[in-house]
Amino acid sequence: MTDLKTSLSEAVGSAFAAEGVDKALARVTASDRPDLADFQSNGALAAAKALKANPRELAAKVAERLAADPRLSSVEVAGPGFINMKLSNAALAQRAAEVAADTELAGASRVEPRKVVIDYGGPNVAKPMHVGHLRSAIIGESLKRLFRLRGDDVTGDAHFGDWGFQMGLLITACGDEGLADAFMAEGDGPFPAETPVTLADLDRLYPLAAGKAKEDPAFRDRARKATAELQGGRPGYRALWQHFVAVSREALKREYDDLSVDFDLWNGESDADPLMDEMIADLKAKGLLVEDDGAQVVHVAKPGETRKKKLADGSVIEAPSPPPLLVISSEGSAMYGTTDLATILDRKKSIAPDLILYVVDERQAEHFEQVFRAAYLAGYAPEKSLEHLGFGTMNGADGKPFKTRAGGVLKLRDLIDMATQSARYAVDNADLAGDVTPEEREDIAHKVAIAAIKFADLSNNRTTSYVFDLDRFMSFEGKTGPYLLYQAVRVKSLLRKASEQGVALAPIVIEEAAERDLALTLDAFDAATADAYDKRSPNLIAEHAYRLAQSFSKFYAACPILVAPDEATKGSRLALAAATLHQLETALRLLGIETPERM
RNA sequence: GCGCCCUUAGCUCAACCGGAUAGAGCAUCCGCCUUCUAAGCGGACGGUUGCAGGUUCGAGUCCUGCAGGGCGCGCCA
Repeated sequence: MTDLKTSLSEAVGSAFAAEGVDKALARVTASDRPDLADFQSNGALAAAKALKANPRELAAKVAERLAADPRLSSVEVAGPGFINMKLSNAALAQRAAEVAADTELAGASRVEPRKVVIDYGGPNVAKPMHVGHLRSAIIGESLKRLFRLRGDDVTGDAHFGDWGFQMGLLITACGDEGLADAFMAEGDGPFPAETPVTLADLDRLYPLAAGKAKEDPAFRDRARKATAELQGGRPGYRALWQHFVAVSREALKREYDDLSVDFDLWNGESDADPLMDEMIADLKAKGLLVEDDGAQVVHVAKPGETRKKKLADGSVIEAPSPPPLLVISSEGSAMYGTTDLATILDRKKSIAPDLILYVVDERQAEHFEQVFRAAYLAGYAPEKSLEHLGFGTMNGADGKPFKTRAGGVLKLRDLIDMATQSARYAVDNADLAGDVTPEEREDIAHKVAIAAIKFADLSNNRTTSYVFDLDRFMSFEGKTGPYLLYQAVRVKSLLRKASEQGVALAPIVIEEAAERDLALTLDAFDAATADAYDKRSPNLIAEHAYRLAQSFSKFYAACPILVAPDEATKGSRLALAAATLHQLETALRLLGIETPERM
């Protein structure tokens, strides 16, 4: 399956080659001036620059060769040497028919399959998710779906935070409250298979313990000791920890479920732990691990890569940049970079991925730079196979990271509830048919809420921060999730009616301006998915989905379908509508958004 | 102090490898429902792309400087 842009690029490329010009320059793009053309090539400008030729003359020669192409209804040279191309209606109709027939990809295309791991989500045991977890989940899920659609073998890994100091805190707090006496005994057990704690216990205990650790050094030291004993393998602690992990994971899965986010792997930091000793020995053997100020580090800066650094005493020195990766602290414990590095080694052994994508907050960019460089130096991953896909924060109206009115962190659960409530209100006030059951109503409200949140997030550029404004996101007008659902639902309703009336699909014929525009938009899905894939930017999919919905809406207003004058026109327009729905739902699915049957 | 990122219409955001007249949505104003979901469609208004230089036939895009904002800077993750 080839989109028009690509096949025209080939045609222009041949014409370029015939004129003795590098055909790689013959890139065709959608026209900047839809009033003049459908597609354009600016290649003559670049080529003329290289050859010191006259761009208009070159463009004219190329245009002359292209004029014979039956797909093109007009080829013109404009401005300093743009080649403007307009497609024939027949060629557009043929391409639209291709997209319509593509039940699998809706007009998108595949790549050579690679093994890809996407590391996203990053939830923690016993810590309820908050809005800070939202972007990683939404963006990561979307990329996972996009990479899968394009043909890659993708593993989504939640990278569960199950191994740090917070585990020691929980164990200690549990013990103090007498909740898990059976697990406190030393020795090999056996220990109860039933969990001694509920989710409610964990929700309550963690903030309690974290607060206590700050005020009470004795408690903190006991928690540290418990952490060390857990990691050292004390059976009772391990058994209790397993219960924490299981209880938390079930709760987190439900929450991710609500967001239509799911993971193939729930590997945690603990899974990298068994590789730690081996990895450290390996780093030592390779001479990468060196002593520095009491700690063991890996130097990752190349010679000459330095930055100025001001020391505490006020003197300024040249320090390596990026700074060394701290592998073992002066106290002898592993750091989070150590875990990340061991996880790369683990993935190499178990999956051998061609690419690992980390969907993590932009603020950790330098950390990942350090880890990646260390991994390359140690040979744990092929050069350039590790990518940190940073993203900006979700901010409040004041432009600062989102907080509740009380100033606290907003729980993800509460955010979803807020949005669902707002959607419920809108659905209740909509003019829905009377036979909608309360269950369907609730399902619609939920889908609308998730669409609103996700589309708002994914329509923003991944790397920048954005302002969270629920009222704006929930609006059914404009560039929002609910608007897109509305458009999809409108087509579904139309298709139902057509089926009732026995209207049959017919070959696609392109006549009207709105039909041309819709066909061109359907064609552009391939480029949108390819660009989104190359740049790891779901907002390009969001952009396309919106453009498609708009194109359809114009078509819907301008070209009556069920009341068209003849059966051939009805069938053609119906086929365009069906193709639109399929592509729109495909695009929305790539964003992790599901459409209801009606709303 | 050093480094990275950002600054585009009143507001929220786009802009494909440097190309034509910088695009959407919201808000404001004007039209369009006896016809397939008007949660829609059409139109109008709105810009010295933070500022000053430079490279180029051509700069929102590349380079330098400045201003304003955000983030990061070894023993937390």
